[in-house]
Amino acid sequence: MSVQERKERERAARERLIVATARELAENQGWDAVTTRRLAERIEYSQPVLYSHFRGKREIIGAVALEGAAEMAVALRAATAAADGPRSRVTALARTYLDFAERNPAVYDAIFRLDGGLAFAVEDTPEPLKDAFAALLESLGEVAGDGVHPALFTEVFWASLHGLATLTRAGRLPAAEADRRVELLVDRLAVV
Amino acid sequence: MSVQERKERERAARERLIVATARELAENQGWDAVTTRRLAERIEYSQPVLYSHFRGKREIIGAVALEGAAEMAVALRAATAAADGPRSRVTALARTYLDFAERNPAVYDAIFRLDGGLAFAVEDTPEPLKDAFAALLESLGEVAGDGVHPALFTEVFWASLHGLATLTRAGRLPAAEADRRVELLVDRLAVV
DNA sequence: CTCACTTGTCTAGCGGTGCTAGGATCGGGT
DNA sequence: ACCCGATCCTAGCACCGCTAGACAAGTGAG
Repeated sequence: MSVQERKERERAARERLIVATARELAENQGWDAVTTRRLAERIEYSQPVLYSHFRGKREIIGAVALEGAAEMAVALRAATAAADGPRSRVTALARTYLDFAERNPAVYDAIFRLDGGLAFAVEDTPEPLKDAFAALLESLGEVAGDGVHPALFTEVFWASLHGLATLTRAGRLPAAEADRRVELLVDRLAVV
Repeated sequence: MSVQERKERERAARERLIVATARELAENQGWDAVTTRRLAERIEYSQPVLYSHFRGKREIIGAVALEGAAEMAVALRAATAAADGPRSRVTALARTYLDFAERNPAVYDAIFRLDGGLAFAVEDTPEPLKDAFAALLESLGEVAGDGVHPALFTEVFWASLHGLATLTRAGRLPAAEADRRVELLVDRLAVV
């Protein structure tokens, strides 16, 4: 059965190549530039090959989203682990979140803005997404304040960060005062 | 010159028809369904007519955005004018904002999510957009707290509302606890 | 009242999109 | 050595935003 195993390995490698190429293309030229034709050309296969791995473009976005969510969770945990005390953990968390969104705009969009066909906030939400939320919850839960449900607080804080991230990048907010906005947000929302 | 005036009137009416039709179509079937072909068919003219009014689809989105921003400003001012005291004004503002986003998702997207070719947060930002921000500023400025620039506070509060609005509608946040999130946000951010 | 001309509109088409049917080709098992 | 199934590609569908160029209708001059 070694032949079949080799084929499966090669197939898995090609699938990773598709996701990585889609991500790179999206990051360099935006998701609009990620067309099935261009993607197929980059991986040096024909279009229909993409459809033997994914149902369609939306699922490719979803795959990039899952990969990105896992990375984001790692980044958030690394940042908070390096900080002392609840307050500085929250600040580090917020900065890291916004930094991730700014450095990986296409991946961020795949996770939080585009339709990747993923389920959110329900039973069968994919693990990486649940875990990214868990990473937020770990640090934010400890500054929710008395009588406030940690998950609810996390949702509000997360939504605020998301708003800052998207409005800033869309040019709706001037980039200049970004740091002062984060400071204000943490000051007011977190109970330390 | 009465003939020319009549033509200009008719032309202006047709332009309003285009914008209204685009908005209706977007609200009913989403912006993806707003194609130049479908739009042209609805207004009972051929495609090129659209391009004699707007440079392209993006400008049509922009026109819907401006119309929507003006309506939003009216709604926000009406809600805050009917409330007594800074605290209840802010609550009314937040609820009205989120309500507007939920009831007019396509218009909200045109204003804050899609690219309508509009300039934001700069000198030549169109008046309706500046005015919508001004409407936010009027009520939020009075709860910014000492030493905090009202505009900066408004930006942060607005971003939070935007995050709640978009994440909720994208299914990233469960719709169930929406009111409690608003309550928490106002409680923490506003200084009364 | 006729005629040239401007103005407005439409038909047809370009290059692109996501996606798929059906034929060719290649490699493994017998 | 051959058959057969898995794998891949060519070609094409219907749609997209946008535009060139033909055509008709209404205008003002003679």
